[in-house]
Amino acid sequence: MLTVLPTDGTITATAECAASSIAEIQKEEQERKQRNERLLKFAKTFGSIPGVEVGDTWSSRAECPVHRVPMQGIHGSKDDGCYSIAISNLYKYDSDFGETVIYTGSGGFEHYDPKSGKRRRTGPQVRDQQWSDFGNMSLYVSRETGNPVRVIRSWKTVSKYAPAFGYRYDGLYTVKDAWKEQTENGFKICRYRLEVSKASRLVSCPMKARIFL
Amino acid sequence: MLTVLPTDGTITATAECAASSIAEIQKEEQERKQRNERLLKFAKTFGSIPGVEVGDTWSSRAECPVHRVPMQGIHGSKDDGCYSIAISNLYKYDSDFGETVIYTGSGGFEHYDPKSGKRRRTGPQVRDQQWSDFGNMSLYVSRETGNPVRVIRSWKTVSKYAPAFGYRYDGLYTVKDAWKEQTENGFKICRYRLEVSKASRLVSCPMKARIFL
DNA sequence: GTGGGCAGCAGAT
DNA sequence: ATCTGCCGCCCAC
Repeated sequence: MLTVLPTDGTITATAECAASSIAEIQKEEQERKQRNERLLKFAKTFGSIPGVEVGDTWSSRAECPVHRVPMQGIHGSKDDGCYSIAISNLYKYDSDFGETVIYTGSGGFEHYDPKSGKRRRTGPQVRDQQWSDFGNMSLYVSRETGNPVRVIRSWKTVSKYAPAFGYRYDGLYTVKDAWKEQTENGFKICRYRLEVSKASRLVSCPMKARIFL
Repeated sequence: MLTVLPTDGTITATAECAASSIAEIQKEEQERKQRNERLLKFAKTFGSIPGVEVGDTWSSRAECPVHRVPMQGIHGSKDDGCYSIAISNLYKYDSDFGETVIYTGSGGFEHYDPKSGKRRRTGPQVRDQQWSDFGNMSLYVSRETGNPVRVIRSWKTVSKYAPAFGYRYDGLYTVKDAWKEQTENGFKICRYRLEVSKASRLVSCPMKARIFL
């Protein structure tokens, strides 16, 4: 009674799904869309996210409202700067001192194996990293503006400040320095020194986010 | 006063972050981990997810609790069968009749361009699809077991049953048929016919999920 | 609108 | 522990 089963792929609405409820559904869908656009706008702002505290942890990147890009380490735009970064264990040039982090830019590594044509988890560096890469540029801009950068740490981080599980919001950091450096293989990488911001340290007990458990 | 700023990378907990609160944090982290494991177990069950209704829509795949894989179309295991699928617009062999769906297996398409070494959104078929692919196998097994498969439709679906926005849970379907077919390019693909299950149609108003808005 | 690059994720071995 | 494939997502042009 809910539907007339279509034989030709056509769906015929019945009494229960009359015009009024269709309008309702359209309205709901519209509201969801607007709500989403508001949330997305939040993701593209600097500083803390309302309702999220330093130390909050989620089981996957997808659930984490602090760093709203699915696979990238850097979320930012080359014009406005960097909103957030994820510290994980892809780039061996990272150094994690807790309140100070040396972070590596993106690009220049060969993720695709030309022989097999497959994507690799990690690969050799084959090009210089460039400031023109929008991720690298966004952190460079943040050094100029001084805007805070949200930092999450992955459980995969090779450092004693890594969470035991999931992805943890570790508060706001500031990009203090940005430079290029030549690695032992002769290619250049972008590097950044970030330091936890005073503002972030004054909120609740930031150490709970950084103590090795 | 919250921490002693480390010069050697060592964090020293101070009075505010004493042993008792560290134990608390460990406990919290443990609880989060257990909660997550429960949720993951939920994702690997057949049938509807508690609290999710047919027609519910989310703005991104990541937020959708019904299909808990980030990029794959099929979530399943080759032993237990398929938990859920996503209908989108990657495979041109899909046919969407609303209550009946012809779905294509995965694999066999060349997503990597050997010339540029880059990943492509879509590519030519270069191999037969195989039942041994765990995604394809899982749907094959579901045809045997008759277990329900959760279906979400993407806004990218090329069909009048696509949602106007986001990813929509369209209820439970059953795999009625599974076969291999040769495409015009000479390679074989796995195909499946899924039909909406009676059980799903009796819950709320399933039509609201399938009416073209 | 189109395309490139990517600090994920689950299942399998 | 490691590997592979993948019906995404964002930002830039």
